[in-house]
Amino acid sequence: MSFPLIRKLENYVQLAEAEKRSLLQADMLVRDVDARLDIVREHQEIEGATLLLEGFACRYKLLPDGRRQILGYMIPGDMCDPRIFLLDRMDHAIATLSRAKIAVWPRKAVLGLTSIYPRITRAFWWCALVDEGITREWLVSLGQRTALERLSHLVCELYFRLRAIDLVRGNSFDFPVTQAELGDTLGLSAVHVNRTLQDMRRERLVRLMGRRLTVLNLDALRTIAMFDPNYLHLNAKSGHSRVSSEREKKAE
Amino acid sequence: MSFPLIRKLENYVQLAEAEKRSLLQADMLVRDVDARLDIVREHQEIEGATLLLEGFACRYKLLPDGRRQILGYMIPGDMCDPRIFLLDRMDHAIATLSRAKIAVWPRKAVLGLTSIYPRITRAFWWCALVDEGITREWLVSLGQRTALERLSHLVCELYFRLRAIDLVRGNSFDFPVTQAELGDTLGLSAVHVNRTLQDMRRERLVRLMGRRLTVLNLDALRTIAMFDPNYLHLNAKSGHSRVSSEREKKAE
DNA sequence: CGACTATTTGATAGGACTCAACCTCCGTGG
DNA sequence: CCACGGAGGTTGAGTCCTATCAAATAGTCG
Repeated sequence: MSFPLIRKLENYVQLAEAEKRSLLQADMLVRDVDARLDIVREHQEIEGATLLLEGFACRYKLLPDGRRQILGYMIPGDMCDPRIFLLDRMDHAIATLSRAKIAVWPRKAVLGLTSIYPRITRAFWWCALVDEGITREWLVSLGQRTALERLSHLVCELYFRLRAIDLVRGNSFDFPVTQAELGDTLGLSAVHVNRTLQDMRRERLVRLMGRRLTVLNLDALRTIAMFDPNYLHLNAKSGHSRVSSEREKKAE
Repeated sequence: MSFPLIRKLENYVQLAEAEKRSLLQADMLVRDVDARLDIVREHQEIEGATLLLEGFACRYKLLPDGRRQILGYMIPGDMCDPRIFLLDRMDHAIATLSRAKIAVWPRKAVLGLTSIYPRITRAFWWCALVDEGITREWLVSLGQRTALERLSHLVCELYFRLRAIDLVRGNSFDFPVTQAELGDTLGLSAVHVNRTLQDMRRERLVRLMGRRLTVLNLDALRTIAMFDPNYLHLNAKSGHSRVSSEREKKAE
């Protein structure tokens, strides 16, 4: 159930069996949600942590005139807000991008768990730090990178993040995001996303069909995007340096 | 000395006299730094908190080819990293924009203080949350707003942040940032910043001369930028709702 | 098979960039 | 005290990347 969370946390700290068990047995309310629905609304009060178990979601903000900026993607194992400890209200919203399974985790249960296991608290803070790092890197993308570079960077980021929770099969992963949503993510129009994507296919960088994305040439993508996975802080504590190796088995 | 820090923290929590005193007497190493120098470097190990006492600084990231994105401005009272508690290495750099006075605060001293005064810890976390909110709002700017909107938004943000630490005199404040730096901040070329600034002067929105910026029409700026100060989380705890009132005395 | 929703394509427009020159302000030093 | 040099600001011209608008095509789902 909360396996992706554990897989993710283990990128940051080494968890003891007891800790994993209590995460697995945590008192959560699991719920299925359709695609394109708000999970957490702006200004909403926070009564607990929301955990994404399956599917994709995104943080976003709307401008009064309807323009939307997506602030980050959430993948299984991500918490909507690891800072329930002190935040009172959301200053942005969260919506599903695909059909998803979420768990609502009452504040009390979280606080209980984290007071028993400081290592879990530590791991949660790490998650928050990584999220921040991602946001900063997106700022670099929107501020400095061209359309091609932005798309390439995003693909690299998702590839690494999804691989860290074992959601990459061969070189491909589910990618239930429309081109319009990519536009709102990268600060581009949907039309231009489409054309850039076509360039990338033509250059044999990626294949994208039926909500599934295949990375055909990771090295080229990394070069184009000037992608440095350091900001994801993967393999921080656990030692298995998945991130550093370039060459990958290419079966699909 | 650390007055701006206290003024800032008091936006978030009510501090007791003893807490203020120990902040004032904190064991810090104060140092003057010239403009345009790195305070904290990327990948650098963190041995303590660095506090900005006077002047402006910025967080930034460089791309291998030299492009630079500024990730946020730091003003007096801001901490370079309120998360010394767990972060080991920086994933971005910090440099001064003007001549500045900084205080280096040894990790041990910070940890000592925060273990005695949980309210101070809480305030530090708030600062981190606000920083994140600012970064997210910048993402919205770079992704969705036009040049004019971005500049207007930035001016509004600085106006509110500086006012919260009493650094706005009348409607004007020190603004030691070059147009090239504004470009790196807003994802625009220096030339285009220049032209947009001229438009803003022509429209009597701001005046900018000799490193000093005067806000001539805050309401118009807010409208143009679609600025909603909510993300700054000012007046969160302390009650004095400085943020909500639109109309301001206009003396200079 | 409709009725959407998403993707693709074409044509045109515009915001922002680049390059290059010129101007202005200052601090330094002769 | 004025000349020089450099940094920052301003202008002009031309270009390019990306947006817009519109319409056609392809997918998806009941």
